[in-house]
Amino acid sequence: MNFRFTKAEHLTLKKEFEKVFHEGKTFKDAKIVLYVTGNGLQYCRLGLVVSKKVGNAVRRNRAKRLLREVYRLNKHVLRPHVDIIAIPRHPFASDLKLADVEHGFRKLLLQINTAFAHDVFHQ
RNA sequence: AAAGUAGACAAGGCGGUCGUCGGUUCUCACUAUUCUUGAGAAUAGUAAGGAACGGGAGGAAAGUCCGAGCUCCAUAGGACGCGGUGCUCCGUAACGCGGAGUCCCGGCAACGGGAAGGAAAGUGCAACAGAAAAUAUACCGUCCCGGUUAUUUUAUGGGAUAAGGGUGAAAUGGCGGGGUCGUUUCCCUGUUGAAGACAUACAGGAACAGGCAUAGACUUAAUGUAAGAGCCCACCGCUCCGGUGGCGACAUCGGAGGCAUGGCAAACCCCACCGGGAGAAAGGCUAAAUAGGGAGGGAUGAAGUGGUCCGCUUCGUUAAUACCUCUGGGUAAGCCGUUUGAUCUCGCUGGCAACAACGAGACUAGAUAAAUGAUCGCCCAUGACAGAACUCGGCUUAUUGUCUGCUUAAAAA
RNA sequence: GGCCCCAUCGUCUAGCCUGGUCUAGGACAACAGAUUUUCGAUCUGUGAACUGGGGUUCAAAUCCCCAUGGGGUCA
Repeated sequence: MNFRFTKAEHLTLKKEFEKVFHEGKTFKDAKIVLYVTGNGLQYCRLGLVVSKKVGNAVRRNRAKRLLREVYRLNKHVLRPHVDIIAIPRHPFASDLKLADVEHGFRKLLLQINTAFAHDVFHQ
């Protein structure tokens, strides 16, 4: 199983971010919000947006690292090829462990699978 | 021991697994060139990928408060304006920083703090209270005189006086001593000084009323009136002069002056020194994109230039389908800048020190939607504040722990 | 990342440049009372603030320094 997370799997351009925000569907739980849209590529991509309300630079870095790690370890669950933007919600405690985030994130990924089942059929 | 004070150091460690960003080497793929009959080999380059090796946040990376490098605009030039700094000497590329000192303030002390030039160039300000707030002032008080009255006192008129009073943040140097060892009356004797009148001090004798000092400002002489309290002495401050020590800030000693020059300059200001502007989203190159759209301009021109003027540079020269500027729209991707530098470590020399010179060695993050993470085990015992974004030197702020030096008056034990 | 600005009652603001009875003024809102059968409107009254620390000064909301919080801007 591939646990790598290469450069190509990052969302980078401003255009791509705007497209996901505009056209994407949202999936939420208490800690995270995901914007998701199909991308027409052979793989999935992840972008991160962290508000200043989350905390200082150290806390924001910590939040990004946790989300990146969670995605890396669980992206094999995803079957459709989509672009995802993950946004940690405001009270995102800095002492969260990976396992605390992972459970909710997995659930959201399964929701995405059902929502985009049509696309998978086409691929 | 406790309290205080100054400084130094560290910033969890080791191992396993999965991952991330640069670097070096190898590999794979492709392209070009050369060799070769061909297969193939060698060299060079490159998008994405793989493997190995080695590296990957801080003492504050923070705030952006100062100072510089670097880039563009003149090689950053002149005048005015504006802003900053402000004890002395030294250090530094530079600084508003640092070191060593001076003076003042705080503290028992160790030690800490100080934007610490000029108020006898000018302008301005000081609420309330107070007689008066800056050319000092006469409210109370004190003294003298006039006048009234038989006389005295009070009241009243004139003059003198800053020793005393109350107000205030501040009242025109400060604080003491003597003259005068509580006051008054009166006389005698002796000594002392003196030309004398007489005065003072001391000693002895006589009388009086008041008081127990947190008191007391007047005294002396006199017919008239006049004199002194700044009269004498000492100390501190101040001003001036001179000597000595120190590169200097300043210190110290001596003399003269009776005190002139109150405070605020983080009020304007004056003096001295410093400062051109913009900032890596600087700036350069390549690619991509669009309608050459609208408005304006012309040698007394436009722009660069963001304080103003001069100067400088670039463009442009007789007339518009060109050029320049502004505005609107469009593109918004990549590379360089970008990590070797006033660098770091060690040694030695000079210097009280900050620091500098010399020698040897080291290469120590370089991302760009943005890299250090996750998880497991063990140990110390539970790890605070906190994340590089062109680069340095400082300052300031946040904050955990360990160690070392120094100080401790009074009170208590 | 750079550059710049702001902070006064619950809200919007005046005062700051030129320091003093500032015990900080005004409007809206709040509360209480009056009026009204009641509400509203009106009238009267009350409470409520200088972002924090340090400095200069006799005296600081005001002048200076440091911090905290908030906001704007750029290619």
